[in-house]
Amino acid sequence: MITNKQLADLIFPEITETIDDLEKRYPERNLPEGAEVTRFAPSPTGFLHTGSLFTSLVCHKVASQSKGVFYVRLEDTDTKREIAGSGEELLKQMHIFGIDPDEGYLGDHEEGKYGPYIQSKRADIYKTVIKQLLVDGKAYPCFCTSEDLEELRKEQESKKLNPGYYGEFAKCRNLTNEEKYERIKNGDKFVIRFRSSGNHENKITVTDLIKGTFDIAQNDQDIVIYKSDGLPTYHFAHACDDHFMRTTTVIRGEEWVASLPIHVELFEALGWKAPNYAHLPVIMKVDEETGNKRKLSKRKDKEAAVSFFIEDGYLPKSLIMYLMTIANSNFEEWILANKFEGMENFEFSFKKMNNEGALFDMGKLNFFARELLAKLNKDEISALAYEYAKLYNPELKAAIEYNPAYFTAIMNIDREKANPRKDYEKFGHILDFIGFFYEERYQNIIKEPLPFNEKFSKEALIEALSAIKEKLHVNQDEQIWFNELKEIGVSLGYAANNKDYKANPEAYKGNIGDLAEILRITLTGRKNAPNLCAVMYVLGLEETHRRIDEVISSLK
RNA sequence: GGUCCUAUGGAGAAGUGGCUUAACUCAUCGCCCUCUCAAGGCGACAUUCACGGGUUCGAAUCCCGUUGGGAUCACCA
Repeated sequence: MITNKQLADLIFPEITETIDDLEKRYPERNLPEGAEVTRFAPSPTGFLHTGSLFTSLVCHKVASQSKGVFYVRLEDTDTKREIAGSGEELLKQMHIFGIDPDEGYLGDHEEGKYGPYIQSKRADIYKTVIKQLLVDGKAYPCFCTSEDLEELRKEQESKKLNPGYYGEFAKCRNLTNEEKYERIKNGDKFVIRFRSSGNHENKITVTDLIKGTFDIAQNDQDIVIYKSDGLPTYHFAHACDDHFMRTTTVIRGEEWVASLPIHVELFEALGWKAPNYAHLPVIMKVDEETGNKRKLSKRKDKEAAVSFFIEDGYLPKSLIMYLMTIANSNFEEWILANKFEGMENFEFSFKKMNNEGALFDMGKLNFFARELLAKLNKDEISALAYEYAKLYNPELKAAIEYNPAYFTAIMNIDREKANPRKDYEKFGHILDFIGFFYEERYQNIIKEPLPFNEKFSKEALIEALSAIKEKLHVNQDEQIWFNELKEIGVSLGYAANNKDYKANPEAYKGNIGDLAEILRITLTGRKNAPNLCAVMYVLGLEETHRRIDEVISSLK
């Protein structure tokens, strides 16, 4: 007669520690009342997803505002999907967004007393727990092949039964210990399943910090907890790790709600207190083909990868602020009232989180991005633009390096004042706005027909530009500069202001606005450009004259 | 299909039975200001809360049903 113990020893001969030993090695944390221990547990299967950044943001916030601990655990038990180096990349990207763990897997090393924080290094911990489950008869080896399972599924489908490995369908449940022992000795491949005592007809009541309290069917599936490759499945690793790492609140994506009954049963069977749960809504997007909402997809949506925002030159904080508006409905009013500052003082609450997934709103992100960029002074924005350019934008890098002071002067147009301009939302598009300041871009611009108002003849344009070249000076004082322009306009027959012009349009060639537009188009190639007086000041008189000459000769 | 969640304007949302002829923010549009573009100021934008019933003196708010949307049903996490 083979006992459970003998079977367990056969499967895990190398495991000599007990669960009690683990409890001692990972004692309850000594933290102040109310401190939350949260964790972000990504799989190293690719770069950071915007939804993951959202999750990690909430984890970080909940821990930090309660003076608790936020740690990262690498869930690398799916060896097939693993991408080398992506774990480290994940942490680097989190860091860019200001989300740094207090403990755990930190990319290049681990920190903390509750490690290892990489699941593949925790195999012995899982085995220790599973060995006990085996001894207790709460788990058993299963020899079914994927073909067996496939057949079972088909059978259940044809009978319109719930699919899965449970109850009478759990064939290996009833194998005798002798049979199991023999087959394992034989070297037969096996997994270990949890022996569920649940009944699908019965409901359990669960509480989620966001969704509230609701009923859900008990788990009755004998889920796999130990794969044939020797690593645990997510469900089991979650129970073990969050118990021994002493997590107080598990914050994860909504896709886990459905497996909550499994986790509840696992914690119960192990005799452990389950953590609190908060299941975050998924960030969505309307699918262009179907017109339906769907989860942001890394393959289809550029905004699903956090790297997109970095490479496009968004200020990381703007994405974080946007994500916070999704996280808490009262955040937006709060941050507006605080003039976009001190966001770490905002008090996050699960109650203020909507439990339906929001559509990712690029327009709103851009709003935050513009506001944040407008708040920077000329040196800050120039330095940040340069940092960005060095990494992702060679053309911008060349432009800045060509003359850093010139670039800063450009950045300073309409900036350090009460109501600064808000044209820029990201560094990636900055040259689209100010490229005309640079010779190469300017030459490309004036190759195209310039958008002069058709009511002016070539002769009128040349007359106006010649007069401006002759009489208009560069001046930092906008009032003086504009008065000069007005005088020139009046002497040429333009109305000095819009009211005069509107009252009697026949009496004038145009109004002063028209004259300004002629100059603006000449210098920038566009009808809309930053403050003209400032543009001229930054360009300098010599360059202004050169551009006027160039346009005049092209008109001829 | 089973199970769970969910439904307020273009988007995010406030709202927890009378204070709502539904806050606030983004977007959009209009006007003012103005050398342009912005910024700023002012204003418009859901007679109605998916639909249908019910409870109530009274419902966006409570109940039931219908419909729509989302999540999930692996030796993936």
